[in-house]
Amino acid sequence: MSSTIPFHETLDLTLCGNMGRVHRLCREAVTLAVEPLGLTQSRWTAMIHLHHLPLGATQQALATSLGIEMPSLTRTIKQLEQQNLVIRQVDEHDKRSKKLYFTDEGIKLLEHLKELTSDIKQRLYADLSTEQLDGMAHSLVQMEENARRCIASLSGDK
Amino acid sequence: MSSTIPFHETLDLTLCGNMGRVHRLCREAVTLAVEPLGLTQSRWTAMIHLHHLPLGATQQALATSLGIEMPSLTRTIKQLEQQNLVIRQVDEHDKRSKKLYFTDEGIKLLEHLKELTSDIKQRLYADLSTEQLDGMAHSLVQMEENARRCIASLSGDK
DNA sequence: ATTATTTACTTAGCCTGCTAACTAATGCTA
DNA sequence: TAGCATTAGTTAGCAGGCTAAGTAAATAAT
Repeated sequence: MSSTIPFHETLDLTLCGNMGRVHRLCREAVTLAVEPLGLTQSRWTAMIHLHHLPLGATQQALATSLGIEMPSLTRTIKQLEQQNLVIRQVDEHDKRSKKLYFTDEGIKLLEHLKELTSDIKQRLYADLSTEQLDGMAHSLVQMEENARRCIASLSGDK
Repeated sequence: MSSTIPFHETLDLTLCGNMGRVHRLCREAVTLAVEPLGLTQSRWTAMIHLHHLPLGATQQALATSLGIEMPSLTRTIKQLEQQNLVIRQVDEHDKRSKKLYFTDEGIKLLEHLKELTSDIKQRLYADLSTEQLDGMAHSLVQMEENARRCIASLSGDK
């Protein structure tokens, strides 16, 4: 079985493309599952990550948790605020930053969100052992480190 | 070591987000490495995949190889054609489809491309064993199948 | 043989990542 | 204290996925 995908092929950058495709498919599956809530991919992702952070997290903290840049998050937060799911509140101790809080409506939606995603999570990881998932998680961490090193050395910040 | 990332966390859809991030970082690294050629990510990816297909592959065949939809590819092909790297030629046996060929210039660029990517491939996969990479490739295949099944059942095409 | 369905491709436009360039607040340094 | 560098957030606009809808050619069905 492990010879059906030869090593040299993963070396030819197709592994990278596969990750992108699987990522798109997984997030589409989840987005379909939570469709009744009227959330796009970036919005449900932000809701879940914010839920995992301590109360009153800043946008910067959320962006770091999501692994995206600030401008990408700014747009999503604005949409969530317009949907009345979160609010932005200037931090009195550091007036540059804004703390994020769920509205009551946001908290309610989050409950729905958790219900609707619990099924799909099982199904996305079906037939994958704990070892496989752990292995994948660790390989991803290693690859991320490798990629960041490459980018750093190639973009002149030596 | 394998307990630093708890299983329940990978189950909370962060694994999915991690794939997306690693994918973006890897392709950025490669794009930086091939910068002298003036190619964006979608363009060098298409060049490499087309190179792996039999001569005169159709756009549909290339889209399937890339794992993207036709409209996404159409844009990229148009750009490659404008850069005079590939040409589109209507198939006389099936006038709906167009066959793709490299121009002489395209073939020359492809050689450069292969040179420039050989280094970075090693570095992206550094410190990852053959077993890890194979394991990852197989996990991805499984997850892709799972995701497609989810999408099919959720979007009404039973 | 005519009509209906499928297929390859295109166009238009959405979603969400990104960088570059800006403002305002903070913190460091001379 | 004045001035400079850094940091949080924003805006503008690009890149590359996507779906929806349209055209033309090929195939299936009646």
